[in-house]
Formats: sequence, C-alpha cells, structure tokens
Amino acid sequence: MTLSTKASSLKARDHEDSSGSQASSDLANQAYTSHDHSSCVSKALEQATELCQQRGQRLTALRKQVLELVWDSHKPIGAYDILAMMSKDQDRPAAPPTVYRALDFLLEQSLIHRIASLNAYIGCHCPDSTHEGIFLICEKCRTTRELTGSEEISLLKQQAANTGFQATHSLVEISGLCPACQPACHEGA
Amino acid sequence: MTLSTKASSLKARDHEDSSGSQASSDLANQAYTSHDHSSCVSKALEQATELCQQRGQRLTALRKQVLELVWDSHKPIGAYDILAMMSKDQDRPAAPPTVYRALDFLLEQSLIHRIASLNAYIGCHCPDSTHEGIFLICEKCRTTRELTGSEEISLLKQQAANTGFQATHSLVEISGLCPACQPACHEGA
DNA sequence: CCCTGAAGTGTTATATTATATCGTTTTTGT
DNA sequence: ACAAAAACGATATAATATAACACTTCAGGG
Repeated sequence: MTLSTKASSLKARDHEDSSGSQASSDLANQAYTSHDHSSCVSKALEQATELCQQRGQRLTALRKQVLELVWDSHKPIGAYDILAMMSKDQDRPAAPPTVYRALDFLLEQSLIHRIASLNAYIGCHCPDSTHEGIFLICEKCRTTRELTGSEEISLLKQQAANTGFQATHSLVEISGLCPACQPACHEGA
Repeated sequence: MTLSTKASSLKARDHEDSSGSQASSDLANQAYTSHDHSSCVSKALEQATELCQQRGQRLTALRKQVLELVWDSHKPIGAYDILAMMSKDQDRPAAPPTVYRALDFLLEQSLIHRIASLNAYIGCHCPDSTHEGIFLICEKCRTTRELTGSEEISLLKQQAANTGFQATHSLVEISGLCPACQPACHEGA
C-alpha cells in the first residue's frame, strides 16, 4: 500500500537526468546524479569477486551475472525482471529458482539488499561489513539510496533492548521524494 | 530471507504462556504477557467505531469483522488466514478482494498496520494519531510489539532530510527474540 | 417516498512473488 | 579418478495481491 501502488513491473525506466538544476545537496548524493554507472558496476563486481575469494565462497558465473543485472539497474529490481533479462540477453530460458538461488546467495554475502516495500533487490555499496541499511526510496522514480554508518540503528536496537527484546536484524525503509523528484523550489527551503 | 524462512501459513499458533518465569522487564510489555485479550479486542473495536464516526468513515460489518479477526490473532496475521477464518466461522465464501479491500480501508484509517517482513497485518494500539510504528518482531513466536512515541523516527527523517530527501513515510521493523523466547539466562545479563 | 449517484460488496479471473522437489551437472577434496 | 557436496536445470505449485465488472446497499435530495 502506501508505496508501490501499482508499478507492476519495476523494469529499468532510468531517466539519468538531474543535469544540475535541483542541485544535489551533498557530495554523497551519487545515487541521484548522473555518473559513469558502468564503472560503478565493474567496481562492485571486482569487489564482490575479491570478497568471495576471501570468504571461500563461490561467485559463479550465474551469480555474477545476477549481481551485474542488479547493479546495472541502479534502482531496486524485481526477481522476475532479472529473470526476463537473463532469458532475453543470453538466450537462456532461466526459471525462477535459478534467480532466487542466486539472490539468496548474494543476500547471504551482503552483496545485495532486499527492499521489502518493493519486493525488489539492490546492490550494496559497502559489502565488506555486515551492516544494517537505511534506505531512502523515492516514491516517484524509485531511485533508492542506502545510508550507512547509522547510529540511529543502534539507538533503535537500544530502545528495543530496553523493553527486553533481543534484536538481531533491523529493516529501515523511508519513502518520500528524492532531490530530483521534489517540486522545484527556487530558493533553499 | 532472514526472517520468515518458510512459515507458509501464519495461522494462530498462540501459546499464551510466560507465566512469570522470564519476567517481562517493563510494565508496557503487555504484548508478551497473558492478559484478557478479548477485552483488548472489544476496546479496540469500540475505539475504531468511534473514530470512524468522527471521521465520517463507514466501519461496515465486514470491515469490523476483519478488524476483529486481526485483533483476535494477537500476532500479525496473513490476508489468506483472515479469509479462511471468514469462510469457516461464518459460512461465508469470501474471496481475496473482499479481505484486501477491508484491509486497505483499515490501513488507511490507521486501525491496523502491515508488517512488510511477514506480509501480515496487526492491530494498531493508538489509531487516533497517524504515526509511524517501530515493530519488534519475534523470530520464534512471531509476537510483534509496536513501539510508539519514537524520537528515533524523527532522527531518521532528519538524517534523510540532511541528504536532500523529503521523507513522507517510514517503515521500521526489528527482528529478534522477544523476552519470552530468549534462552533463559538466570541472572540479569 | 422514491430516485439517483456513490460507495461497498460479490465473483471470476489473473498477476506477481516465491518455494518445493527431484534429477543432472559441476566442483571440491582425497 | 572417485565420491561427496554444491550448484544448476526444470517442472510444478504455493502464497500474496490486484483487475475488472456486475450487483447491492446506503446517503441525500426532490
């Protein structure tokens, strides 16, 4: 409800815009600005390869392909969209379990995250540490940014602990409008 | 993944235990202790009736029935479980849209919440104000408690705002073990 | 009271997301 | 090379949710 009121297929309707008009308010806003995303992807793939090697995990061709498709999208992408791309690009008649198994592996290795409010998956920017993400999801363009280094999560868990609850995992997703999709307001708000 | 690793049907496997052995650590821990839940439910229904009247919204018999079933469960309950109960208890051959429409109404009125990690629904304790919940979900017994009066949410939104993101809605779900399901540790941790 | 339009509900069909199961292939360790 | 484990292919099906359209009920105005 709330979010995803329709949006059946997430596909890849990138716009790759924001040529400066709205001015992204900080340096880390890479998610909202155009950049050389293909280099993003290859960097992520390299890092993933390295990490898996370190961990004695097998980043097989298939898993790598799925990871690449997830990264390519730049927005959370659905499992069945991945499936479609695999079947299209590589003439491979992939079935759901193929994709879900790969996704499960990537999730376990923290190479991707699952966005619960979208039933979709997105590449993780800092896979080297198991962390809890805070996701900012644009209701309009679906661009999703992950905030890291979050003391808020600790606070939340602390508050949970105060009630006797032993927290193991947290899920924080914030919906709203990304800088690029906000109605233009000419001066600083 | 993470949570809900199987658990196909949420059903109502209450245990209604915790007769004092683990000692719930604070007064507000009603969710984890046995109490007169039927009075909870009737109170919630009364309040809902009143609120809807105030708002000029129609809490029809069907919507009330769904609300009651959600409250009865005491744990997040799936739409199809509600469906099954409606078809059983009242010899009514309800179809999915019937339940989903009622759930949508109740969500809009903030009479219930949706727990995204479980694809399930739970009654809201303080429906009079539109608020953002923080949910503590027990991975073992599924009991879910809602924390309210949360400055953490404000902090999160503040942090989002700092990056130029205009937050409208937040989703916070923390998984772990509720007091009753934690391995017994005899002295205070 | 009766009409009318809007809201609510019933019903059928179908979309979307995810998993179970089992057989085959590939990889790893010995 | 061989056996065990892991990964993958393939078919079927489960679980969650929505579309579309017909019918009923309700609120409000004449």
